[in-house]
Amino acid sequence: MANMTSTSDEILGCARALIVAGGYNGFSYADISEVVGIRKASIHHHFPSKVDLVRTLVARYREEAEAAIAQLARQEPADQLRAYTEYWAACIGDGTRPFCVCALLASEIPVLPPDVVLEVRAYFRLFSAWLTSLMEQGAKQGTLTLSGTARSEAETFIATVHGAMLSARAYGEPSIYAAITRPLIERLTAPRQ
Amino acid sequence: MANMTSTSDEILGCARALIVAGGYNGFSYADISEVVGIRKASIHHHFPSKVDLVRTLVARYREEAEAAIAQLARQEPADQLRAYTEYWAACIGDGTRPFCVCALLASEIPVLPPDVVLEVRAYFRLFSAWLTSLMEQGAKQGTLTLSGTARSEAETFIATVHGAMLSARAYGEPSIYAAITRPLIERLTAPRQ
DNA sequence: GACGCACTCCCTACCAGAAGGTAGACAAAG
DNA sequence: CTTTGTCTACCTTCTGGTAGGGAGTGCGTC
Repeated sequence: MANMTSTSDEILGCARALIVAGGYNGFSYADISEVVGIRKASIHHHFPSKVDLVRTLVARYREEAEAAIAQLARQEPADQLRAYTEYWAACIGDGTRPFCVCALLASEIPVLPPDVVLEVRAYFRLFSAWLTSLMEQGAKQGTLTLSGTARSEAETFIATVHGAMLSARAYGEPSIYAAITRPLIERLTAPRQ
Repeated sequence: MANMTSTSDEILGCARALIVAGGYNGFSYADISEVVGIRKASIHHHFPSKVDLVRTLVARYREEAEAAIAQLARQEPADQLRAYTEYWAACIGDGTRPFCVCALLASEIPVLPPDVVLEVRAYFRLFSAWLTSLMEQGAKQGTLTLSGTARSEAETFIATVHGAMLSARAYGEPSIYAAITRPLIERLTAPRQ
């Protein structure tokens, strides 16, 4: 019955929420210390430097994404795309983690520690590869209608989803996210005229 | 033959570049001071607080955008869309200001001073209104082919462009921006089947 | 079972530097 | 003789990070 999450998990979870709110330079060890109820120095015990913390966080984030992708593998490509956009619709709708950690960090790449940049890049490559293969599958099956190459359609998909998150935040209106992603899916699943 | 730009303009220009690189919390008065060749305290003379500086910067940025939009008003809707995406293609391609200031700031909204948030929101509303009216015009003329409402198509357009900027930065490949925005324009300008 | 020993985790106390910002002096310009 | 723009000097708070101590835990050895 003890607390199931270890302290280091709590730190990571807290840092994740703080990054989602304001990026790499938008939080400090002191912020985490307040939320987790632990002293600053104790955080350094788990993650010697801020770079260690964020690198670990992004690496784990990517692993979770990989696991989620694997979980979806048995569904139809169109359903996988829907599952992905609906996952974020839920996150944005209820206010828990209303932004992708890696999308936010990517926007700050020029001032990010190189180690963190590497992890963020790996996340983008992962999604690019996954979506490209989905597009290829869907096109072969005839369940997805592509306008260009699978790769190009995949990149457009990622970009639109990230842009939709940004617009939802910019307007302060979560509904704008679905208003952008729904037509995106419809366009891909519409039968060819 | 004196330096045409006033010091305060230089400060604004420098701050803009720094925000584009790393967001609101990614730069300091000391950074500006180094680039402009002036002491920190002198910057405070022009902009008493960081909020003043960034609020002014974003307000001016929006005014410039408004002027640019007005300049384009006589062209065809499709050409205006092209002009907009190509402007950013050039900025991203040559490395000068490879990101929209307001797109970057929007991602940090939860930790931004409220005054700045107001300005950023105004920028997004400006573009939303402009693009919506372009979509309406184009649809009426038959020069643009919309899949949904003009508003929905406009929001998709903004989101995709911002997402394309993000992906270009994430991959470290400027070309990805054009790879995403070119099909976006083609889809809108294609004749209805 | 008692001892010593390493290990984990958290603590207090501290540090140097950077953050945003202020006070007041000085010089040039109108 | 005020206004404008810059300076030096300084302040407070926050920043990421370090040193070292102490409590608890597990483990092999006598």
